[in-house]
Amino acid sequence: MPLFALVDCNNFYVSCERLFDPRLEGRPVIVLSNNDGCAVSRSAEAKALGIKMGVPLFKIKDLVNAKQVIVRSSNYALYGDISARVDSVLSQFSPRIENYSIDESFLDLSDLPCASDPAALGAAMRATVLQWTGIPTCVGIGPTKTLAKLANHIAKVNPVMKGVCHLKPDGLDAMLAAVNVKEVWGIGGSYLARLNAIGVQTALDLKRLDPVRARDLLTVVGQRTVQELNGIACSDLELLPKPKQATAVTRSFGKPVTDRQAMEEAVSFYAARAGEKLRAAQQDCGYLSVFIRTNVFNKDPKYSASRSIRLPVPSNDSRMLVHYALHGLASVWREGYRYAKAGVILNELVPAGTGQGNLFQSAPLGKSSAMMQVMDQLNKRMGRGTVYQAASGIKRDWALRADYRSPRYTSRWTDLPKVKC
DNA sequence: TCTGGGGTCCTAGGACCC
DNA sequence: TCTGGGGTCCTAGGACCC
Repeated sequence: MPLFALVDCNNFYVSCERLFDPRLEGRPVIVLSNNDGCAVSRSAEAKALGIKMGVPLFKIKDLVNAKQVIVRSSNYALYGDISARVDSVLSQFSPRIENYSIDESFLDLSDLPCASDPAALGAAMRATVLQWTGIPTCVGIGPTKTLAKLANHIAKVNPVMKGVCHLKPDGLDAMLAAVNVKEVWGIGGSYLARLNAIGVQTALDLKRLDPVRARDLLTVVGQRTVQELNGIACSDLELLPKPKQATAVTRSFGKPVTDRQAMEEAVSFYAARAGEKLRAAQQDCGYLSVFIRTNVFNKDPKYSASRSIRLPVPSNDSRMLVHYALHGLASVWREGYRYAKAGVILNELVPAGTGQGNLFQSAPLGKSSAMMQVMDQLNKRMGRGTVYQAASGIKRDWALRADYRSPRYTSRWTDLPKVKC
């Protein structure tokens, strides 16, 4: 009988900030998205104040001031490092582990001798992760990944479960009847509306939906969800991370960009950064897209456009990527708009050096890989951005905001915590 | 004034083939 | 008057996730 566990870190970014600043314990704390835009992680105290997931900071400014909510910019270098520590603790419990996201991992508990009492095993995992990393978690256990996710949700919202929920066949339906269908993994806003329209309100209603009807309504994705709720596994663990199919660097600007030169700098910067990511993953890309758009929320005149370009040969050379990104930009640029965001997306990724060549254009940049290697090494040793192409600009008026950032405690020598004694 | 970023998967529809 | 059928490949766009 298959058995999966989902271990999910509680308000992960806030928990990471608390590790290094115990003054945040017991206080309302939020961590902001890039550009200090929205609240993306909230402590229990912040949730109790009614701060919703994803709410823009400017809309809760008064509440933040009145209740002395502590605000942090996001610090992904720190969170990534802590996430790896949590994963390494969990992998001691089961060798079959999928690191699903920065704060969640699936574990395969099937055939584990110590899984005769799954709830006790879950409690042991929680306690060990907390003791060894300082990060609080919840554990959901069930016969499919979808049910393990749902069990995790139940563990999170019901304090009596003490952070662990094992969904067993008997009593399952009663548990599902108490959960809104929107909490089911794979049911987002659009699917929710379609389900509600035919009277499906709870997770149990969805479990009992005819799979063919589910397919008509929600494509094969919804059909699989229904089957997983019925204990039929449609999704196995992905033990080895698959090579990425796409990589993107997109950013909102710290303030609107109206000037073409500034936009060219930003797009160059993103393309060069995307090249770094490709080289780190030892991949080339064959297809590049660039997009620019105005603010989608305010009353500024709207404009949004993108252009995709096939590279003559797959490449990860930043100069090549910058060249084509600027080419794409030239074809979508319109004067007179207040641009809020731009990005470069790379598709058709292949292992570096294995892509289909081009009879007429094999190595247009000569010793490009040696040059990129030197740049990458300098930036690794001296810090990101030590050397870059001049096309990416020097002043960078458009750079994003991070007014409340904590130090990169575990990933920058200059940011190591100092101890006075 | 101020609203994130980076992914995956699926489908419809057009282009093209014989 | 009356103009096929079946297949693949590609891409854009929509849905979802954290």
